[in-house]
Amino acid sequence: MNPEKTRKLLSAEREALICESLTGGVKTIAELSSELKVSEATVRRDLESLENSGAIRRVYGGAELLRKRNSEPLYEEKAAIHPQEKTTIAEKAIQFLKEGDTIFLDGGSTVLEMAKRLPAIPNLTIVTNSLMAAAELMEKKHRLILVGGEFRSLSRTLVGPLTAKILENVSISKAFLGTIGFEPERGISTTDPNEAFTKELVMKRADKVFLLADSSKLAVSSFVFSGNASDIDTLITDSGISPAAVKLLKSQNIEVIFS
Amino acid sequence: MNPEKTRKLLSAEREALICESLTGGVKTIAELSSELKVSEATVRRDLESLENSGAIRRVYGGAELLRKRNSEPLYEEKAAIHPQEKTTIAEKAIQFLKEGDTIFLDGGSTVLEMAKRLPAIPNLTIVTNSLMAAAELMEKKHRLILVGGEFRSLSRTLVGPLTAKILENVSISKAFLGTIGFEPERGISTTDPNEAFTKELVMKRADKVFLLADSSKLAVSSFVFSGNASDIDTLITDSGISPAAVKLLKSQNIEVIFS
DNA sequence: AGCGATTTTGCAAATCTTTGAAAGACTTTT
DNA sequence: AAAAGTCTTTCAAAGATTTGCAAAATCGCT
Repeated sequence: MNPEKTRKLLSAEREALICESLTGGVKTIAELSSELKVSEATVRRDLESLENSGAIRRVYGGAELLRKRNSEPLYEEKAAIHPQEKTTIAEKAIQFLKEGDTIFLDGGSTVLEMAKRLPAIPNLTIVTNSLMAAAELMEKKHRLILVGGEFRSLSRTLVGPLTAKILENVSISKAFLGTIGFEPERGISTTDPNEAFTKELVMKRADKVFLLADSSKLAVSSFVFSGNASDIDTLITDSGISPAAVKLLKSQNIEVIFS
Repeated sequence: MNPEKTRKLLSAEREALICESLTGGVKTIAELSSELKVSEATVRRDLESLENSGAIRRVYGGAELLRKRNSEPLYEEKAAIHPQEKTTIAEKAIQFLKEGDTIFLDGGSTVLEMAKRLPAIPNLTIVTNSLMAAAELMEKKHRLILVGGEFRSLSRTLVGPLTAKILENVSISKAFLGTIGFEPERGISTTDPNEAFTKELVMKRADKVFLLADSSKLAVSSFVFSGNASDIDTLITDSGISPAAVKLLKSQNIEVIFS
């Protein structure tokens, strides 16, 4: 895997190699010990350290990588996935904005495209939990409110129960949400429970909920669901969505708009 | 890697070379020592200096690069006015941090320096209203909570009554505040009433309040005052402050620490 | 330039960490 | 319930770090 024959490895290096080696699945202590050419005692100590830094989980006889279930790509990678669809969806969504609206902008790269293109609509108040969107909007002259909360680095959003403290005190006319997965039957789903909590709260508080999701998100589902499909008023998507799905959505009173 | 055969390197040059050399991953002290042709003791001292300027992390036996110079910064930084004083004040302030603390970081360039240098103290929770600080801390692995509220673009902080919603729900052991002006008689003052509101609230909620202010801030006063001087427990400043001011502060039970 | 003061550097002794091995406690399997 | 394997604890040795000190380099001042 990695020669590094020359010198002894530092514990930091060993830990990195262990994580790398664990991507192939579970490994026993004996396997790791012979891969790294250190004693089993040392492997155990490394695993203990990795475990309480949250990277892995120890199982009897070995260890497994933790953050692997339905793993969410890193922030930079995500933006690159369907850039064309994301842009056209964002442009379509902007057409729904009206003077005097108080809108909520969620995290995710599709909604971020929206923030980047936000035109100079008079008297617009923007509420967001996305630090990326906030960075885009900073220089513009709209009124900008961030909901507080716990920072989640993977999505660069503020999530969790603390977000309720502010969301409960503002009134939102239109919310624009992104998602990891969306099933017409069960609604939107995410990897993180705190993120799901905040999305659900926003859906409850907003007069009108727009979901921005390119067709690759359809029929994908992740770990935690937020509310259910009927909490969404309008889905803005691209033409890759199946006619059957459209029919199912319309039967639930969800408007489908194509970019 | 780099010849530079002619003369001895200055420590600043060595430190730059160390960082460059570390981009390839972890390095041992012995490797760095032979690369730079200096003794291991010197390498250790350089690493110590680099570590508490926040650039690298020392691991037993060597060091690794901490913040890989990744994508362009989320927020552009304004040039600081007294960078040297601010840095040393920030470094002094960091020494007050303990394992398990929940700290508040205010806006302003001095406190921002603190955020940049924040070491890997276990179990540290950071609450902040500064988007600049949040951007710095994003990549690190501390628990990070943003108070929500209205965004004030001049200071890039979240301010106003909405900040109370979250501040009232967290308990802060140590708060580190910046300010525009500070008078020993009347306390800290700012240009914006919303900003003043938030500072005042933080001072009420924190167990211990540290004010980080270089001596140019002393005896300057701005528009709105937050609380009064006695709300501050400790002032961290530079040696430019007058002995009379120190005496006045001590008479109000405010500890004065020099960077 | 010259001289003293300050800082930086390298070395070595003392201290602290990490490592591997072995004994005993605990889990899983038969 | 016994056997086999795995985990935790303990200890000594090897290696790394810190600290104190003296030599060298640098700086500041006349």
